[in-house]
Amino acid sequence: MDKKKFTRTLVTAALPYANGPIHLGHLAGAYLPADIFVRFKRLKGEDILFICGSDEHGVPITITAEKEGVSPKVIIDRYHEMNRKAFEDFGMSFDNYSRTSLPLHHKTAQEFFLKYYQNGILKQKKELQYYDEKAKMFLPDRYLVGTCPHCKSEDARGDQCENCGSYLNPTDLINPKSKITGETPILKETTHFYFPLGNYQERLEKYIAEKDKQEGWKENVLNYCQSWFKEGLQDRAVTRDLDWGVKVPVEGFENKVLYVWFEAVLGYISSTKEWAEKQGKPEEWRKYWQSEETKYIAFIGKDNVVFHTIVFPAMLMAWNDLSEEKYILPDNVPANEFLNYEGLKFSKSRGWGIDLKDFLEHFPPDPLRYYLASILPENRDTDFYWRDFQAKNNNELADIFGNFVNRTLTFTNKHFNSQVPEIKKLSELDEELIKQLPEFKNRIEALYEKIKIKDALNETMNLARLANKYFNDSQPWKTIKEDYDACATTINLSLQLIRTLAVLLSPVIPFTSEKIFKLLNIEDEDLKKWDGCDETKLKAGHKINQPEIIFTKIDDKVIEPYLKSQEKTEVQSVKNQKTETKSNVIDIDEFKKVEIRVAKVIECEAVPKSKKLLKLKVDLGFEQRQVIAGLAEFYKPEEMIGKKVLVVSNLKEAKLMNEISQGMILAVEDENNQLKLVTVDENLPLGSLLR
RNA sequence: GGCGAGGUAGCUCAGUUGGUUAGAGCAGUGGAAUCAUAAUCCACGUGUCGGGGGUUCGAAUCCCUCCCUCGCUACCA
Repeated sequence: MDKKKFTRTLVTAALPYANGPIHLGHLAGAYLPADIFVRFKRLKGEDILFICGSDEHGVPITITAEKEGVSPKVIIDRYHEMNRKAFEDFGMSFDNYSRTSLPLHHKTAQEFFLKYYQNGILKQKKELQYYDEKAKMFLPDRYLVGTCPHCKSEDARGDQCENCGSYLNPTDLINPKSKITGETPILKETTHFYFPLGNYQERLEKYIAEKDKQEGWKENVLNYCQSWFKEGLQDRAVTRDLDWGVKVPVEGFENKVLYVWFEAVLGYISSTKEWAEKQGKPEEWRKYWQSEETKYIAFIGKDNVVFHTIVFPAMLMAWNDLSEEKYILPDNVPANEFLNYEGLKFSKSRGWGIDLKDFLEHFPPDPLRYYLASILPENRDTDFYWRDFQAKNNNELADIFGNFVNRTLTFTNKHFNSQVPEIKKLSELDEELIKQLPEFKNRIEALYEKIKIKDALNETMNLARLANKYFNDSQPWKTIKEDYDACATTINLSLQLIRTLAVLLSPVIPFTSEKIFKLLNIEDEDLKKWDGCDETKLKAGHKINQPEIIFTKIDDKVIEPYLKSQEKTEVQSVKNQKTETKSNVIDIDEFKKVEIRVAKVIECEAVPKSKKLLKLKVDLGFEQRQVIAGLAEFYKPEEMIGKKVLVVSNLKEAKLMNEISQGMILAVEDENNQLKLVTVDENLPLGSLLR
């Protein structure tokens, strides 16, 4: 295996977007597993660099700024600092936490862009885009408001209607207005650069297959990639008409910036450069990005897979084709699924979930780290439950691990004058325990190496359980009266076990491990390292400190406010609605909402390029409407003309294949899945309402 | 509608190159013990492995089909 050639590791964690606070879902997706992995590697004394930073460009930030009437800088400064601090309090051990608004990052991103531009990699395409003549700027989708063609809601955005949830193109909007000036924008031609992702598809597929073979990629990640490849990679625009961002360094394009997806991933590189500068060795970053001896692991959540397995590698390939300085590509992208909150998705707009910052105001970081690590969505979506958090903290951290530490230290304090007693003889039980330590260490190590963090933690806790069993079975409270030497051995080994557990658990609960080292009066850094943590290194006679409780239990009263606040949230009511609609029974009022009328088809043609759709004009007596119906497989257009049909006349308007549909024609499906029109008595007048 | 993932114990989740009586933690029941944060240790599971069908000596695992959840996507209206 060529695995052995790696002499150092580069780890990046997805750059959090500086438009809001970090919440627990983010932690479980990318940051905590990355941090645990990195801490483990550092404990082993390996050369590893851990890079992150804030992603500070893009339209959502400018929108937030507009809303608050401040500059985007105010927004990014706020959230960059808030998240940096929250990460620090949570124990994230980044070597560098940078931000993409730094000049260094702008320079790096422009360098990449220019390399592509000057070598003819990028395509230019002209397109029409809304332009605000008063503000003298092109309007991003989100800066457009207008009437939704589907639900007639008047404040739909250019990209999506929040009222009905449908995705829109800016040109779909009826009566579009600029969000900035309120003026009606005009369509104006603009030119954008595109990155030809499709040109790299074959190499990307090969690259992923190869890395998977070497590193064993996660199945979910491979599946996401497969589905992108299957659809075929498309050109992606790399520029936007915006003010806020990295300027396009080309004459005539001064008013455009690089699209965030293009420059944000490069933030990993610029953050590494910043780190190198801080070290006083400005070229040191190359050791991590441009050396075949470096293994690169990118921790992300599943929403980021395409950028890290396809877009970013393609960009680096393109660069490497043109330069002597060649970048390494991600060797592994261990993306997690999502963490939900009490059974539902985290949702900022609905106020569902809890921010890291708020959490840490009420609880210390280690119980959260422990709990999240034990429920990481490594294979599928998982849930954060307050009850479960409380249970794991109380039953596992406090009762199993905390109590073992406490009972041992207290015993040592009481019977051995706070000194590590001497081992004079070993019982079978003692020997068995000593034998098991390296076995546990090796199993846990192997799991961490495979980034199976949940399993590693579980195995570590098994050792804590074993520790309690050993203590129980040895009965030192009895032997202290009957067999002093046996008791001394039990306590000696129990103290050794505490050190072993403190080391093994330190990637997950670093603050507590440090506290335990203090209780054990361990200052020698060698005794805090991974290697040798399975050996009995505490010397007889070593003085330890007074015992302290290392984990406090969480009382019901502390949890209750969180449980109660859920009941009131909007999301909960959405869930209730959902379950209600599941039942098929509706009451008469609901039915009365539906207006069904008799109509006559007066025109009908097939919708071009469509298999199923017919475009009809129907006469409702009082008005004529266009309806799009999925009947093309069952009726020819000419058959339809003149037929009297039933039409739902108060249905939300919808757009299908760019055609407006203002109603629904009723049809039934027969036993062969064929649709048949519902026919009506010829004598009924047009517009008659079904009762 | 299409594609992908998931549906395993009361709860949270492991487990598929097909192989004895399907696992862990938590919760629950009973017991032991009393050094310790009323902590610990031991014992205890009739689970239709989402439903149905098939392949096989043998299926949680492979195939078909249906139902439900989630994600992406689309020409439901």
